[in-house]
Amino acid sequence: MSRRADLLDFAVLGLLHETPMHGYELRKRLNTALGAFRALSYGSLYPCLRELLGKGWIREATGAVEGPARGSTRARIVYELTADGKERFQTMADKAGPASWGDEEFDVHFAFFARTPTEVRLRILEGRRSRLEERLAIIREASVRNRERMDNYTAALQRHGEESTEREVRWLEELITAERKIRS
Amino acid sequence: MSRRADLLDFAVLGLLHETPMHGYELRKRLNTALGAFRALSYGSLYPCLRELLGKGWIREATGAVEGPARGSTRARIVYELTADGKERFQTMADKAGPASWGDEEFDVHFAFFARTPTEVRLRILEGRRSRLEERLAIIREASVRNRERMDNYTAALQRHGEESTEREVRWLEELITAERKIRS
DNA sequence: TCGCGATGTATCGGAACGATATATCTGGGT
DNA sequence: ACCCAGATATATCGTTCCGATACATCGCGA
Repeated sequence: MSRRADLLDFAVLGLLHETPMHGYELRKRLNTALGAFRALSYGSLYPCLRELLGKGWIREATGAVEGPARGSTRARIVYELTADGKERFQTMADKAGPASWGDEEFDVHFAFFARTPTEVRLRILEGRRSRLEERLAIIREASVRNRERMDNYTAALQRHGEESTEREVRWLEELITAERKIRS
Repeated sequence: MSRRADLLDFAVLGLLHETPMHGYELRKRLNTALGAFRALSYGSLYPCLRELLGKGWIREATGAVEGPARGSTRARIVYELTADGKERFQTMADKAGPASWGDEEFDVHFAFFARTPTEVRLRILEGRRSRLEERLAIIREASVRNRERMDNYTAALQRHGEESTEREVRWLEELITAERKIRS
């Protein structure tokens, strides 16, 4: 199962949950709104849309929708979520496992937290946190191990990475606290 | 020209500049020391080593080197930089252009700043900064554009990305200041 | 002495993406 | 009134890239 493609599926379904959209705009949203997919290309998006169509999770919106400009010729295909698509999205949103703790996966899941149950939100936030703490341990161990043969710049890069990760962890901790408050 | 592979070439040459190493350890260093290549696989590394061998930039170190453990059977191939390899590395280190301003490219270049002339360092730092500022502009424009239809979580994710980028810019500014002082 | 996790080299098929082609619409300059 | 550059929009394909996996040895604790 192609992990990256699954994530893209999830992201597209999530965006279409808000409002119907055509490919070009989907790409723009994917490139900005979500942290992952900073450089998603059409070479991935259009095949994905076709696949989602084939599975019946999205359909071409027939009338009414109207983008900002409507000309004469056929073009501009607006997609909308089907009932099956909504169900599929929810299934994915409700699932929290190690796979949701990667850099890109976490961002996408987080972006759709508004449609995710509190318990699942908590598990994902905590899983992500421990993933980052593992990374931190590796970074620290490596920087001790190679302390001597490291020049100032390499050290600075390492330290900077370490600090960014630490800040990320603190951010997560705030979110976890807030989430616990909600639950209670 | 395969951009990613070129970057890997550069990184490998740079690491071998410090000390001879075998593939397994190279991978470990690539995964930790540099920010990029967090998940580099052997499927990329070994072909790269073969290519570098073919171009005469690295060679198999014959005697003496000895890793921590030395058994009996042939295995464990230690690579070292050739004179041509050193030259090639320096050519790459001395070059600063838009290609050096990407996320991964910047990290690798930065890691080898100790072997990079001050003028080039400055150009790379400044180029990277303006790249991040462009990204910031895009993020901000998008978050204004989609202000209404954005829930709290999506907004938080966006804001968090914005803040990280801003911090990155500030970090670069410190480095640029320091670099200017050195130059004077 | 058994076995398991770390060390180490190597390959391949399928996934992903950059580059690119095509066409229309729109706004601003002259 | 006209033009054209750039945004909007869909679509594909060859090349690059990497995850999964195979294989073998080593060091070490139970």
